[in-house]
Amino acid sequence: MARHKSAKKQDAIMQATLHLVIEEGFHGLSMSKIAKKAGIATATIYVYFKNTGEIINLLYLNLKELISADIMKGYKDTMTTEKGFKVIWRNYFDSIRKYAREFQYLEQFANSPYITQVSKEEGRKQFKPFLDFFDQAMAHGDIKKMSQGLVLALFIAPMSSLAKNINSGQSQIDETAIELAMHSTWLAMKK
Amino acid sequence: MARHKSAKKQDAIMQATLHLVIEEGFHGLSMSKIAKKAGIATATIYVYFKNTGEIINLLYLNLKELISADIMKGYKDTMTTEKGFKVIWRNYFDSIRKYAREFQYLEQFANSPYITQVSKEEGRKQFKPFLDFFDQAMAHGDIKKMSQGLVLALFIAPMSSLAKNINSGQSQIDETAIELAMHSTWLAMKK
Amino acid sequence: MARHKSAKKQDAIMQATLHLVIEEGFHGLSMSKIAKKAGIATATIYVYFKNTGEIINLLYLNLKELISADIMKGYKDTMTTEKGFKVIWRNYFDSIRKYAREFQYLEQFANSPYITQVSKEEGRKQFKPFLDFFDQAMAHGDIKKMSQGLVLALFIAPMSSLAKNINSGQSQIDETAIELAMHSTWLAMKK
Amino acid sequence: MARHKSAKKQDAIMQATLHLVIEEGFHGLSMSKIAKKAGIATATIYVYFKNTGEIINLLYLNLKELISADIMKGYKDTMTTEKGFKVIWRNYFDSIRKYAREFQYLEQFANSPYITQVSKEEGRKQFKPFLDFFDQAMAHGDIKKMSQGLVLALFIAPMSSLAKNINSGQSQIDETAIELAMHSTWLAMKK
DNA sequence: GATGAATGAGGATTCATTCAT
DNA sequence: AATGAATGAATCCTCATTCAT
Repeated sequence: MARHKSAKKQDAIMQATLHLVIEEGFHGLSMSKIAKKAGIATATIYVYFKNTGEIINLLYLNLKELISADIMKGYKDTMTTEKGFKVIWRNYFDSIRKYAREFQYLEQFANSPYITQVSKEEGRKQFKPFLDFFDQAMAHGDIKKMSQGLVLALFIAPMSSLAKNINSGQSQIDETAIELAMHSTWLAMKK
Repeated sequence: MARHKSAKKQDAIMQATLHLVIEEGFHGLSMSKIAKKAGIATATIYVYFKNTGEIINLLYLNLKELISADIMKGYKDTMTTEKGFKVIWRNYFDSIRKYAREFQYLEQFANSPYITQVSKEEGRKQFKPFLDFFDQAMAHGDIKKMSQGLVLALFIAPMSSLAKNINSGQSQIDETAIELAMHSTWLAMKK
Repeated sequence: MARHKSAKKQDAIMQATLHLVIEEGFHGLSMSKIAKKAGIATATIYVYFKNTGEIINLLYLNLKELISADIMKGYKDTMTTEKGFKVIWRNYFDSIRKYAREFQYLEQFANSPYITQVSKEEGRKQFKPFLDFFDQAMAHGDIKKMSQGLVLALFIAPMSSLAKNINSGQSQIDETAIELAMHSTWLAMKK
Repeated sequence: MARHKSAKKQDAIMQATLHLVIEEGFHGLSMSKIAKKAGIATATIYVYFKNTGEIINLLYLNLKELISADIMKGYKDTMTTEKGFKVIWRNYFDSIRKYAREFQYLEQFANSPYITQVSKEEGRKQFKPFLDFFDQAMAHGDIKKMSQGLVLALFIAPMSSLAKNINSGQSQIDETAIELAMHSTWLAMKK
């Protein structure tokens, strides 16, 4: 029998890709840079991936999964809607702070030519538990009836903006501001 | 006397760049494509610009200026804060809808490795009238005291998210949702 | 005891090579394609052959042997020269028609850089019975004295050209033309 | 104004290609080898040609033209058919002897994956005067009625085989053999 | 000023071959 | 024996930039 494909090596390739995209954007990405950073030969990458797009899309899905799990952590559907709302808001906010670099990657990916239809759909699927929470809250009459687009606009957009602002060092970490943002969002969305 | 550099040609180069980035993203951009689209020779670009980065950054500043002017259109400082707030919100919202492609460029640019420190600061400067409005409103006690980061998070982020959502065709144009979003923002920010 | 090299597998490799060369020419040939077609691992090929050239040359010799045998089939040296001449002409002609793909390979091989001096000589050796026929016929005074080069030019070239023309579908199968070609050749060569 | 494309350089590229194909076959051909042999940078080739195929096909057509002109040289349609036949036979034979290397290229080209439909047809077109001669001779009743495939088989194949044999040094130049071959062909084809 | 030609550097990908199991 | 993994070298081609006119 021959040597086995090492999960370690596949991981090294994706980690190298993640770091490079964060450091230099998708524009500067190249197979030879990935290989050098991963400590392997360029041709070895092709043992694990069919082409550049495959690395980038798989990395996207892995990160999306990692983060999706994080967002619903500790949430129970026995909680009141307001309690659940705040748990999820905090999780999401903390996740962006904790996975700052991974979120940077996700954002760059969305604006890259590499994104495939499959990845888009797969990525959306992993967001289902999050969207389900709002659907149920609307069904229960705890939250105003609104489209998914408006959920994104009212819930995610301001939170994400604030978290990224803090990440970039442009704002100080200010617990009052965070509470204000979270509370404003709840007021904006609750019935 | 020698021929002069023509502003017309410089403009053609930037317009070509804008269209290309919108159509194919920064990834597919190349000097030869810009030249072909602008109807000139590749080498001629170097008469007007030092390198790729210079085109991209100047285009960024031009667009930023165009849009900044739009945002404060019709606003008078004799208006009440609430009236001014709503005029600016609408202007901004309509601007993203109207200059959808230009905003796309701006977004791609912000995530590209081309952006220079100078551009960042220059771009921020053009936003001064917009930020001044909030500073004054806070000074007058009409709006809660908050950092610039929070202004971005509460005012721009949800509005921008909604506008882009409509632009991308994912949501229907829904005047109720727009009013809801604008009103929620006012509630969140007013004292 | 260790497993033995299997003649079956060696054959599968050569068959795969033959088919690939016929389908895509020497240009598209690669070890990985051969392996895939033969249903084995690339590295396994190196158990049976030293390198690409060895496969190609051995295949050449195998085909040459196959065809050489065919050409003299049914010929007896008790026949008259004219009878022998016509038997061999027909055999050869039918062989090109029957082994169209194999002849294609032989031709491509002759124009490739893979051909070795050893293969050339070995290949010529297998043609000996064919050339012996003409040597004897000249010795008996039934055929004009001529060099081997002229035998090739007058006997093989027109017949081969006609057969390949029919194979390629450019000409219809036309028994009269075949008879004409064979008869003309006999007239040209007989004393 | 900028530098002009030099016909010289385009020619150098095609000459380099011709030599390389003759020396190492199509298999060994590569852009970098062509560039080195032509004394220019690899990228410069792309100023003159779109891709490898374009070089190879243009070279084919150039050689085909060169040779086609040669074949009908000195032929007048006032000649008797037999006289014309022999003039053309000799021209063709001498041409293969004189342009030995170019014919080698033509042959390799026909068995390469580069050949395009356009080239095939264009190449055939240049052979028209040659084929016209036989059509007329048949119409006049001087030559047996036969298909183009049989013209190739009876006229070109033996002559070409003989010429190449001499070129390869396998046979001595033997005027008697040449006359014999030419005469046999005439006997085979005349009515 | 304008531009076509020229090019070194670098891109993705494939390949023949060797290595470790 | 059999084979999957690993890789250096090579392939085609594109690009930003400079040069010569």
